[in-house]
Amino acid sequence: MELDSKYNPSDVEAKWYQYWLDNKLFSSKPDGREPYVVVIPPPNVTGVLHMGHMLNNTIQDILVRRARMEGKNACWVPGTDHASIATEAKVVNRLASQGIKKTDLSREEFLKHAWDWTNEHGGIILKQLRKLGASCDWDRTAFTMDEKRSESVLKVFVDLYNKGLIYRGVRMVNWDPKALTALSDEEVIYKEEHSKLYYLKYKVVGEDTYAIVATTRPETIMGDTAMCINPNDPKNQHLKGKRVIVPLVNREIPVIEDEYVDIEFGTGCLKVTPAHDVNDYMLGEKYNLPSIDIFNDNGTLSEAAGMYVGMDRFDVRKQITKDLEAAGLLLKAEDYTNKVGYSERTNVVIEPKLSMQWFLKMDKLAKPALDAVMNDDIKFYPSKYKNTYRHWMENIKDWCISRQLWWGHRIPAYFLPEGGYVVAVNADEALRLAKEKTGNQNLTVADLRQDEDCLDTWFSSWLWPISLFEGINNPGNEEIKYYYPTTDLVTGPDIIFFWVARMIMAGYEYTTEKPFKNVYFTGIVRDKLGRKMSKSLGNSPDPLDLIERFGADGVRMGMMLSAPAGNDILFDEALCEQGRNFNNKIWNAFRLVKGWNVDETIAQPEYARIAVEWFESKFHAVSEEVKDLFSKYRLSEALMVVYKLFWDEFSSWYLEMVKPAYGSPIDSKTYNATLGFFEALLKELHPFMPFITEELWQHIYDRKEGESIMVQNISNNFRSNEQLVADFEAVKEIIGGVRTIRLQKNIAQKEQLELQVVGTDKYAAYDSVVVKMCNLSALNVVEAKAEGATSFLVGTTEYAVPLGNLIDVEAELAKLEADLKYQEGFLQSVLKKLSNEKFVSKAPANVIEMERKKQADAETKIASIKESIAALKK
RNA sequence: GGGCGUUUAGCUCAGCUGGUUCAGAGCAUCUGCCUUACAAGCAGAGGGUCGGCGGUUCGAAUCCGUCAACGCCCACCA
Repeated sequence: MELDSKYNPSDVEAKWYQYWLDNKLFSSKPDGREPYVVVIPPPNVTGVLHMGHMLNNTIQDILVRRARMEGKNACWVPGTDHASIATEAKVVNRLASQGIKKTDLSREEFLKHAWDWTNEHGGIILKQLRKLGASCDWDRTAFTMDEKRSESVLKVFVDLYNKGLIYRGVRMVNWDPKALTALSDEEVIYKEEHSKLYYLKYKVVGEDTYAIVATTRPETIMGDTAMCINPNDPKNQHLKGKRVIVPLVNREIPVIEDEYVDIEFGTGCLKVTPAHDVNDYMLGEKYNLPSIDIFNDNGTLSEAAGMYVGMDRFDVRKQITKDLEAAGLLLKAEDYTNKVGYSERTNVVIEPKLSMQWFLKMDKLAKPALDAVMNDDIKFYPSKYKNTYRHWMENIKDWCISRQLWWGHRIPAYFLPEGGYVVAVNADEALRLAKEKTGNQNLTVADLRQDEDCLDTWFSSWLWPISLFEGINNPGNEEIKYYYPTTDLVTGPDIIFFWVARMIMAGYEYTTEKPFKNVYFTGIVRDKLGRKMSKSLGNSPDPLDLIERFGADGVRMGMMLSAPAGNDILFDEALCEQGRNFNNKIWNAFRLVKGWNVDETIAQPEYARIAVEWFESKFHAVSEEVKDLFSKYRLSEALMVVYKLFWDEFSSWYLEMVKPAYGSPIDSKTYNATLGFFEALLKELHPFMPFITEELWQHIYDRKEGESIMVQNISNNFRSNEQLVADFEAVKEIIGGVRTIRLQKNIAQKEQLELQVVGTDKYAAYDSVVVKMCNLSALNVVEAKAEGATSFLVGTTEYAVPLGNLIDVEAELAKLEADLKYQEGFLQSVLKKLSNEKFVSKAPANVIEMERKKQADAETKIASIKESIAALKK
């Protein structure tokens, strides 16, 4: 087989992915093995792959592939989310571009468009995941709005309603004036904003004075129904019991008193607008104030405002400021910084609005979910997110689950002609309940009117780990029993409340068990300057383009090189380059090994025997380390450890040691051992770099059709010789010492050298390796090194290379003097410690022992250096 | 305003219960090399008062206090 000197991923990747699919290697069915289960955080059905997905799914694939190779029954379930509000917004936009308004369509017509859009764009992202190498069990692909998942959602809604946990009521909610729907608290993002604080003059009735109110929202004065002061505020005592006139509006409102008002803020006078502010709403409730809703749903002023009707709220702010000023009712406007809530989806300013919505009571659901995380029954990686989680769970508020949208699960509540409603999974059941409730046996389905609203997207995704295995539709079925609880969840900390916390709650409520054992929180992918990736900055690379340029393995590795759990990753294409280079390194190592001619008749040289035994031990140690790192989810470290094992230990040391001279054959024992190592290395690498490892694994030996590295067991039975591994570090130092001399003296590798060991050759057992690696003519143990030799120390042993007249006495002396100075300084510091009575009396024996050894070593070295100096000076 | 976290080499980060795995890794840099696997490479080298200050200790990157900078989460001050 002729192999190019550069690895070309595109030739390889598509081929093996198809091979894995053809051989059903991703598929999982319950069996006797230990299950390992990951459910994908379902991306938006019409979304496209971005760097965040790339990172998240690379991590999942690494975990899944590793588990599979550890002999577990690995099952990674893919799917997509209907993303109610996001998708509906996209459909609305698309219709708008065709000149169609949503309001012109019936619900059914709109949903048809939405489904068309979904079918057209849906699942593109899952196709893209295949390019990454994701080993999902595609036969299990689910959708939050498919039949089974929908059925689960409705059942759960009905159940929670029957348990009294779901209620309907008028509350102050976060209203999105663009999407025209209520949102949950979590969907509101508060951003700091530079705005103005306006000081408005409210005339006191019957007096010629004004009360001054400071507000950021002058456009809401039409909704004012009171002014509030703090009863303990000395400067506003004169306002008690008075009435004031709302500027421009000329409506009288009472002055009320409540300690809620901050005396220090502004003038201590607060305007109360119960319909448009959460706090004002509470005051309104408390003091029975009327509530005037001055806004339409889209954020324009309503008839109730009486002024500026039909104008947008922000235009009104500008206009009313001018009008107030013109009327002399605006005292001043100060610069002011405050936090303003924005819709997570549409990025418009949220309007607090009173409206009829459905809510889920959370406090009871939260209890077991909180405990599970706090006592590590569910583990968070990194654990710092436990704090965040606890804080939220302890202060949890009821969840507003209804949305004034069409794309989603329609709320299964049916209103009765004579008022009231029933909640049921379907219309027939609703009718039965309705008859029961009203006693009216003449009712028909047509008499029932289903609630127009649909459910928050997260009301389906919070069931995901259960509903994927039909644990709600068909509790106790074989799959849910086998696969649940799932093992690892990999997601971003930004959806810890939206999703993670709620899944845990649903888990305990619907299976009495946790939904997963471990949660791995990824960081945010940023650019190398630390900025968030965004379309407007243009700093977000297209993952598929990266894959094209560096190969999927290269990009996966690039992502993982700097992605410790929970830390943001600063993505730099240079990392992908490093990944690609590593692919090439593996590729070329393979070319070398496969290019060797094997001669069965020759014996294994001593150096090769040592090299094989050493690498076996080294591999053993590293594979243990990798196992440990995986158990701690320290994946980037695990990758780095394997990377170094391959590049430094295997390629730079092992292969160089066993490599036969050019044109010479290799003995079969070494050759076979090398192939074995190669295979073992590929297995360690496979979870990180699935494609190249499959390609090479297939070529190491002749494989049968259907075989794959994917399903090999990663464990090895390499023996470990720890002494050998330790000794070898010294051997490397000796070799390094000789290399340095060659470099400094400009001696070519071809030119043979003599190496002298002064005194005893502690590492005599490895002489054959040193001779081969250093291209020595001889390795002699001597009493004193030759004249004209340059030397170096490994431990306390001196190694010398005779150089004859090549030696530069001056330079050699300078080097030795510097060494001497360093060693003497070091000795001083050790002696100082040892002469410190407190140290000797208080430090543990082993520490003192170590210091004494340091002292002895330093003294030996100093003596040896002094000898060399004396010899040189002669 | 409350809470959490970070600060170690030019960059990205390891450093668990204080002491030879204590000052580390990868990348980048510099110096030699087109040495018959790989220049997407090989061999070598340099580089840090471990954010500042104070404390505990025989001994501190590591523990405590404090200050500073940055980041994230939560919160109804209009």
